[in-house]
Amino acid sequence: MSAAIDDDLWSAVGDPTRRRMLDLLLSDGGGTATTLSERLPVTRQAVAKHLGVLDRVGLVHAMPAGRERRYEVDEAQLARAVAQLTAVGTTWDARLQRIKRIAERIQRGTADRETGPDQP
Amino acid sequence: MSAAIDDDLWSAVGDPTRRRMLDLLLSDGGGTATTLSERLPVTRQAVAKHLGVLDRVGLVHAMPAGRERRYEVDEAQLARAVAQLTAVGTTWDARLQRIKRIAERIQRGTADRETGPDQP
DNA sequence: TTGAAGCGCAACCGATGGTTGCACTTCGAA
DNA sequence: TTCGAAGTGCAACCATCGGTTGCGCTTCAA
Repeated sequence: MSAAIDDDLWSAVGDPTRRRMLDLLLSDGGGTATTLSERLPVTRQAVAKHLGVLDRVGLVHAMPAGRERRYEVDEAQLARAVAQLTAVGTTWDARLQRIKRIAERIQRGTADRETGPDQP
Repeated sequence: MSAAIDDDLWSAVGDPTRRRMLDLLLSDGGGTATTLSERLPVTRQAVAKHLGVLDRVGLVHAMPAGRERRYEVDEAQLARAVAQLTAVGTTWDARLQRIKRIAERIQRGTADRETGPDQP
């Protein structure tokens, strides 16, 4: 029961281009599909699709202004995504350390059955 | 310069099915395509493809034994992936906190130009 | 008023996650 | 020894997705 993950949020952040877009939006304090595409190796349409994905999961919000359509990062939602990343990381970390401990104990000679690695 | 990410490793871990597979392999201490597919909502062939991806990036290793083909997690490589997850998380966390500080400073009245959020 | 800047929609292409179907090894029990 | 079942791999097929090009629409400014 460790991976109760919001797959939509994760996969939105899973794409490398979308991660770079979030980086740019954070450091520039917002941007449009056109300005982002100028700083990325993809076309404006590709950026627009990604912005649609990020908007759909709530990681960014669109603010229409005249003929422009400016996007800004939703800080709360991004914080949620960050929390999920670190949660999965710490879960795996804990399991890896537990495995390490068991391996050490076995190698030290105390090799009584430690074959049930599901009940800490 | 914050996101120097090994995209292969990340995207291997980005797929939700592959994350669940890693979870199962960790808690069970290894498994085959067949045993994994019994505990996942996908077919054995889909699992086999995912295992191929995970093997290609070094997150798991195959150990043929008779007619079985057992897979085990490479702990060192998974630790690398975990490190990348938390690295991206902490980067975004730092930026979000910086934005928060700036917003607070502006709202407190010290509204001299804080519009260049790229040089800490 | 006219041209360009910005955007959205649609069609198309390659990679990928998923499926079904089939042939091949390998083990164990008649 | 043989034969069936378990386990695997390969191939074809489909839907989705990231990406592209092309076109038409609005909006601003010279």
